[in-house]
Amino acid sequence: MEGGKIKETIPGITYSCYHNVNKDGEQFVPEHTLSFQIDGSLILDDGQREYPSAKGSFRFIRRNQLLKFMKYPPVDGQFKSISIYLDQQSLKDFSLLHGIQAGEATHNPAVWDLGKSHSLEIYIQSLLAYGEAGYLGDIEFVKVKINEGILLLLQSYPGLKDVLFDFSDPFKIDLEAFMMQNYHFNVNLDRFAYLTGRSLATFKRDFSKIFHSPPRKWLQQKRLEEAYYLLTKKGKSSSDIYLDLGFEDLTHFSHAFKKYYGYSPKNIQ
DNA sequence: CACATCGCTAATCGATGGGT
DNA sequence: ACCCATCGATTAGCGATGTG
Repeated sequence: MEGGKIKETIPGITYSCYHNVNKDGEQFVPEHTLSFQIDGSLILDDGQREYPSAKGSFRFIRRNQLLKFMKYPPVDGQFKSISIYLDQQSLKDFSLLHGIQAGEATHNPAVWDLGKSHSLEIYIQSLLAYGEAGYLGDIEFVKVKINEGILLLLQSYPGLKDVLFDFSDPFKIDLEAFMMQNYHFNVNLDRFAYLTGRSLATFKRDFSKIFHSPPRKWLQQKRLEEAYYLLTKKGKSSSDIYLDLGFEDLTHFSHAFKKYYGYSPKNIQ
């Protein structure tokens, strides 16, 4: 990777399974991901809109973006999903081997709802079977299955080639718009810099120019102001919102809030 | 029980100066 | 115009403790 800032993830296939609790959080999506919902549902949120998924559906999730997710197990059951990470190296190898290249870059959605696909269903069945037999711990084996996944995806959804084989790093995008959309994500400045197509130094310089405030300070103010709004106008409680606003720790949230407003979140009139 | 507060440390930040 | 290294300052995050 040219930028070199973000660690490459190793090729992988992940099987998720949760008991009765609803689980939510947020994450940076480093690699294109093919995901199949075995049971329960998963709602993704890119900050602009929500992408719900239902049992038995396939989705393709674009790399290099920030997503919040909410996992809902079915009634009396478990949340189950399987995700295949289509890492850049595998895609590059595939591209060379088959001589396929991306067409012109277009603006693509964050999440593609792929619906049903017979061939992919067979693929998933084989993955689950191999998984149970313990084959998915073998990296060479996983690589083969990732290639198989790419092949099947392209057969069913040829349009995906423009996304899959676009190996470019993020280009210099509108910093103001990006920050307004993503300020509530709890990621470090390196990540913000990379996603807006800048080095950390340039990111900070551009940031100060636009917002007249250092990034960290602006982010915290923005989140606290949003918190204030949610607490006063929406009647939410601290514990409802602190995670959504990018705070990882409730005690720290309280502390920061009091420092900024002079009184703790609970004592709002 | 839910939330607030305190005290601490490691991680991260912001600013600066120098280099290509 | 952009990037890197450095350093002092600030912040995040955690457990312990307080409070109603």
